[in-house]
Amino acid sequence: MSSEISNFLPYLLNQAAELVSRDFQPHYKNRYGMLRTEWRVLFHLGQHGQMTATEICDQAALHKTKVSRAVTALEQKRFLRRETMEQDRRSERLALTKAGRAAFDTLAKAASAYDAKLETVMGDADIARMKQLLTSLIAEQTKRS
Amino acid sequence: MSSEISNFLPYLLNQAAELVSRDFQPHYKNRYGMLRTEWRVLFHLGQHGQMTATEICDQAALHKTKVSRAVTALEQKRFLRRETMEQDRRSERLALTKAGRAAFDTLAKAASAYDAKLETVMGDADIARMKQLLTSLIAEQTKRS
DNA sequence: GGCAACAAGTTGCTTTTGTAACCATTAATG
DNA sequence: CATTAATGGTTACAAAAGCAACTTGTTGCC
Repeated sequence: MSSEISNFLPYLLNQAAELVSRDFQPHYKNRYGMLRTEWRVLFHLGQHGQMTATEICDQAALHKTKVSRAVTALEQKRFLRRETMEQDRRSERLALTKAGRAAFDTLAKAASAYDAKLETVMGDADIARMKQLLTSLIAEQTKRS
Repeated sequence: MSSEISNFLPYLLNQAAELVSRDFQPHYKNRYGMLRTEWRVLFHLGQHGQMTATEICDQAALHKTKVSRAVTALEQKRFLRRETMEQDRRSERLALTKAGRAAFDTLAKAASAYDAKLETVMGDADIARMKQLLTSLIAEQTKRS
């Protein structure tokens, strides 16, 4: 079994990511009408406070256009506000509105609950370990791109 | 050390999957002109031998239409052959052609090499552990969908 | 100052995916 | 058995993603 190529890491990661994301999706989709990328952007803003689109691109490993469109959508939903920066008028500082922060809080709570549910199913030590491993893999990959 | 970036598992999985897949992509894309889903389907056929589209859907957690289109594409590239089953003429048995198998072999080798590279970067114990954790997460999620 | 390179974001066009309705065939039920 | 339900797979149409060209603003360099 372990010699099989179904042990191939990109494959496993994709499948796990897909299953788990599909599972969480209803939270941002049904309640807030958000797309996956929008949720990701909201999420980053919620965690880091104000940031610029390029910073989100880099940190989240998302493409410019994806972020651009997500920002537009979130702005239309009144979840964020943007403001051209004076020092460099090409870029804009993005910040959550009150509604945006409320959505983030709710979703962050749902996210923790989701993780907690996984912990009861898989064991919290295992989940903790997996997060740790994933984090270092991401750091590694990000470094070399 | 680890960031204030999320501890949220679906998020970490998505990001890791995206980074790693993007990294491996050239292998099937440049050389064989395959899409991600096509490579996944080829992959499953390579491992399990003949199977039906529905079986692939279930095992790979891919949607019907994705598989259907991938199968059409792989057939046009002469990587697989399909044959209506006599017992039940709705379904068809899919099998790799010689060219398909050759592509699979090459890609499987590239996949192992890729994993090996990750092992030297991250440590093979960690990679092994991650695979194990992902596998059981997938099993768990699959069970409950 | 003037001009080429560059960076932040956006937009237009093409490819890919998602959703739902749809054939065709087989199973189930009255 | 005749109709209805269910299943394997495809297709049409709409939504989303990717790519490249573009706009606007900044930097570097002579």
